Amino acid sequence: MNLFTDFENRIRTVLQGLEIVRAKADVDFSRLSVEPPRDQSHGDVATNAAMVLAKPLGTNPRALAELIVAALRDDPDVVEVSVAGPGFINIRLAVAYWQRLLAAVIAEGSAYGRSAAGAGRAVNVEYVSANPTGPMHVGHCRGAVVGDALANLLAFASYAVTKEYYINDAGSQVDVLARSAYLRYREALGETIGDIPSGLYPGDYLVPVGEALVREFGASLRAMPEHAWLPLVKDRTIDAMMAMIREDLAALNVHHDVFFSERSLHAGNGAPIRTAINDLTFKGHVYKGVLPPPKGQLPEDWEDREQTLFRSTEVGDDIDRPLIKSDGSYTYFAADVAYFKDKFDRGFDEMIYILGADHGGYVKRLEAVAKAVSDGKAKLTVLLCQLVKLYRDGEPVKMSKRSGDFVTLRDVVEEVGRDSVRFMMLYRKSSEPLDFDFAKVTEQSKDNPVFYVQYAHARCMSVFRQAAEAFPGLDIAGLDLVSAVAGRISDPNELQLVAKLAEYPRVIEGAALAQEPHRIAFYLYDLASSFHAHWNKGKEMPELRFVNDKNRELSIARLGLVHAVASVLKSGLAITGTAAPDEMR
RNA sequence: GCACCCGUAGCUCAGCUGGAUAGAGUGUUGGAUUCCGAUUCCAAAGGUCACAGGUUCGAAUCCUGUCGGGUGCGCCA
Repeated sequence: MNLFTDFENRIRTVLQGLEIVRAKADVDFSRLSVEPPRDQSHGDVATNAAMVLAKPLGTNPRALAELIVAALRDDPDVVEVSVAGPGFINIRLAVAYWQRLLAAVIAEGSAYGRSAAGAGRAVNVEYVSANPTGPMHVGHCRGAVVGDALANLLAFASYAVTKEYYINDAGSQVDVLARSAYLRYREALGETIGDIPSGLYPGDYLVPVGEALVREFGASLRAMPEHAWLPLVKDRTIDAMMAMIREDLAALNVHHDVFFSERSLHAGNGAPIRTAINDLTFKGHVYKGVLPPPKGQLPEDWEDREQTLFRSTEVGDDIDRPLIKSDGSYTYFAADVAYFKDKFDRGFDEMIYILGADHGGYVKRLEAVAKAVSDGKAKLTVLLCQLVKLYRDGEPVKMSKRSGDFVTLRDVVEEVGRDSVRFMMLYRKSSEPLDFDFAKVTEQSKDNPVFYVQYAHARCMSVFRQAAEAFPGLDIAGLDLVSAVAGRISDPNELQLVAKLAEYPRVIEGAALAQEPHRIAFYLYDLASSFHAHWNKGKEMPELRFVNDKNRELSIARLGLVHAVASVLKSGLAITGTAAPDEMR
């Protein structure tokens, strides 16, 4: 049950009953909206109907509003309705309506808040896609969490979501990786390798890979030339790196459905890439030519070279992009074209890419690919996540990749916990830079939003424990909370909490359509805040406390309210991918 | 030089794709408090939404320009 869509329907019905509307053939209701009023003193729901429709109906907002108001007065769920400001219609709802809504929240359980907005459309969310050359570091963290939470959110809004990881396992950097592992292999055979030469990966996470190579091949690789051992070592090393990355992701509670290998696009002499380029060529998007040098300062070693180019400027890009290098091999971008085509051929209506802010320059060419490959049929959106700055007690944490002195994702998760990392990564719009302070995130106080929200859930559970003590023999699990609520939840303070619960479906839908999972985190904080506030009122007004051992019926009804709050908290926390603990002692 | 992201209270940030008198938290100030599990509660002060134009019933939100901060800019992946 969604309060706002419910009333939108009622208002549409009212409008369609008006003579002034009937007189017109078809009236556009698309801009009509029903929303919570900015100020609670205005009412419970507000609509802009009169302002939006006055002009098309050839009347003025106030006059139209009066017609709508007159009709709404007949609605038994409406106790007060008025026109305000330039033509807003403010509605105050009957207590019985709130009670029905609360009962619906309880009855719908974990399905409450679900939206049909996605209508089963197939969406591919690609995120993380870190290079398989080492463990994941904190930089990957934000994209991982944002992508994962967005996938959860879209699934809750009825999209058919596939969570995907693109493995960059082709190209020269994985060759470098293989050579680095080969060095560790020689080390494992007992050779002294000394310092790792610059240009190779120095991390000791490759040591066990070297040892495993010895177990599998003995000394046999030593006798081979590089072109013979390289593919063997590369395969094993990439597999080992991906196993490590999957473990890192699992520690963050991130699980992909599909791991797509870039190498598979190069298989069969690059058949998939060739097909994709042929496809574009057929559509007239490809030509051979020379790119102009970049404006500004000219690179020292600039040379004009003829390449096979994608005419992306015709589909919105700033400059045409090379597909085939001057030496005849495919560019990374060519593989990306083939990858997009693969996704499109798999039937996705929409592809979402979660990228770091440093890939901002890549957005336009990806959008160009989408337009050209799908003839504008598939939607592609890129979400750029800004950087995360790490702090320890207010001091920035210095990281240098050169010395291998960077904080891994695993380090962070182990130090502050998966829930805290996830929630904090979502407690900021992804287009804003984020400060992540170890001290704050581990703090158990109201200053820490993770704790604040989880604590609200734990507190709800605590109410049930108290009820069990206050009423020995009460069958908590077997309570009929849906019917207990009717007629008993009526205090304005309680209804305010119900009103907050009523916003949940609207928040879900808005966040899903805007692809902004952070809104869920903020809503949860807001809901937790309302709950804590209500709890605190019980200090001065004991009659508001949930458990009242003098009034069993009322207590049970209030358990219904508490249950509903807990249920929504749990639902929202599940979208963020964090736990809803029963206690936090 | 060009493109993209950002600029909102002293600080950290929301602002529901154009709605009403722009909101939280923190900090400041002034009160309350033998408390159902958090060093708690209430209240006040605090704003030219970077700046200047434009679009309309209405703009923090959309368009143009300027200023300031960040990121990226052939055959690397």
